[in-house]
Amino acid sequence: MPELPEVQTLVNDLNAAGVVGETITTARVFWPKTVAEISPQTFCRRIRGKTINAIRRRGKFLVFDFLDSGHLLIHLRMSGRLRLASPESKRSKHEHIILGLGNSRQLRFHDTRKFGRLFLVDDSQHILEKLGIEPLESSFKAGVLADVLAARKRQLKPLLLDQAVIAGLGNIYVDEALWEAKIHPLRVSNTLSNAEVNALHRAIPRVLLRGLKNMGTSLGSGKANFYSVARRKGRNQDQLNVFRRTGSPCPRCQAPIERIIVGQRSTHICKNCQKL
DNA sequence: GTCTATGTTTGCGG
DNA sequence: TCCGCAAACATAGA
Repeated sequence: MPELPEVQTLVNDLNAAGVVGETITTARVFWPKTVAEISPQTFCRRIRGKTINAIRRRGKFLVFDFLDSGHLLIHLRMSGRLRLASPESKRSKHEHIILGLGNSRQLRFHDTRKFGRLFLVDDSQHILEKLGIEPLESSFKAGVLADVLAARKRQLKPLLLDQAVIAGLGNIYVDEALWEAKIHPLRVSNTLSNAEVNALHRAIPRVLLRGLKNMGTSLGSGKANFYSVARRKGRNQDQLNVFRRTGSPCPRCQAPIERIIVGQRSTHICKNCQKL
């Protein structure tokens, strides 16, 4: 389920596929709740005729900017996927929204668990302004991270998962970054030393860029798995050091990886490398 | 068949 | 402010 590297992979693939410049000629909604804030009828009426001027990412949102005005924001939540398909191919039962791009291809939103949402808005600020720092931008400085950690007194892992603080991290990459930085997920945010903050500041972009380079993490064989637009899997699952590797030896010290629960989320650590 | 876990987010109560 | 819990759903795996 998509985090920053998976969403960025989709954005890159949509751009490479020449979706920018296309005009949305048709829109059909098969599961009404997938459309956020407005009715499916309004969504279809308003999106028809829009030309896509740019496709980008903010946090875990895909952002489509339209030429004249407005934006389409897509949040994939747990199991959302996007794919490009020909109009002839049969709709699968989990494809909830189909946007026609001319008459040669379609952009389809597929979502087994139906938590994903599409927002069609004139002004995207009311959604995007809630998001915190972008961890791959140059504004993500060690001092900025130090400030946000010091400003709160929270368990480190739930804080890193909080999209209002840092945008784009999810369960996989937080576990990986904490292992990389040798910091325990239950540490309280305002008690990290400068050296620890610096280690975390280096680890976060490192694990995200590795995920991006590998075109995302696709775990297992389930229907909710991550696929990019041409139904291609990522290969970052082969590079994970701790996530879902309970019982395997820590790549650094060989102690067995343990699974604990932190903030109701499954969490993977090396007890030896990440001391409380 | 039954039970549990799941990569996300939001809203509620304490 | 912060934390825990439940809910929005469907599926896989034990």
